[in-house]
Amino acid sequence: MDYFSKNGNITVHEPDFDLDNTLDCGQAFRWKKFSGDYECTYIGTFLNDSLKISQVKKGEFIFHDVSEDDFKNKWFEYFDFGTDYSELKKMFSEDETLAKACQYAGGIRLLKQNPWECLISFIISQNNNIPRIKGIIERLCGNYSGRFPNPCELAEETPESLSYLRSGFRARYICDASERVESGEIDLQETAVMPIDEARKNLKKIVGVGDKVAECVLLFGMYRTEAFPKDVWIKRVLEEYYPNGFPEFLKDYAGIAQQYLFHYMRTKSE
DNA sequence: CGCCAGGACGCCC
DNA sequence: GGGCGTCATGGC
Repeated sequence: MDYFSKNGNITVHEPDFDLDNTLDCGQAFRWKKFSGDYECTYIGTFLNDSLKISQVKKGEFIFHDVSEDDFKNKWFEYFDFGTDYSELKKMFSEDETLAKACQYAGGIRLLKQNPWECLISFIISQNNNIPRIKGIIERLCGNYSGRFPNPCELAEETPESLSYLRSGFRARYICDASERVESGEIDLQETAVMPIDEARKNLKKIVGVGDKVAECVLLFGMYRTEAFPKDVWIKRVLEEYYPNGFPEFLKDYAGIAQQYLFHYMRTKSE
């Protein structure tokens, strides 16, 4: 990966990166796609900074109106540019099915997102589809001038006051999570670095957080690459291609491998 | 219209 | 411990 700053923008060259693959593969729900002068452009927000990013062509990107400091201190981490995905994919490709998934969607990167936002987002995700998840989160953030509400703000809400989200039975789960985080009963920063089984147990104290949501929070919000969420798509892959279990040699990065498989299975026939 | 979705929970055995 | 009905909502 290399980059340079010019006219207030950052230009990035990174062959193992694709905006559609990374920003529309079900790990983040607040990136919006625009068409325009480039192959594609996305606008999104991480913490309090919004970003407009364009894919000029395969492997070349423009981070609009971003200083070199902001790029180094923030977006470099967020997009996990410190990790060599060609090495990861080389390892994944020793497995036949994963080799196909990497071939199909080799531009996926695991985003280093915010644990709190991931917790609420993946609570909303349960038994839900991606377009509707995006809609609920958009209505939520729309109620806070476009930013994601913090635990203090959400802890004041009730399932009834959240009815504008139209999140159904998940509203009370959002409230339970908010109360436990706001009260300090669950410290997400501490949870992020716990031994993983302890972290799982801790997250699952929240009503509405089971195995799947806990794994998603660990993987997408805490960069625990060994976490392995099993949704309906992954369960199909496991049944069909891994009847003897998922390869042991991948376990430290099973979550990232899982993301390639998820995107592959979900979109290959479209 | 019916089936499904990045599931969890309560109840049953 | 595993199996099953239920829970809102709306995309397709």
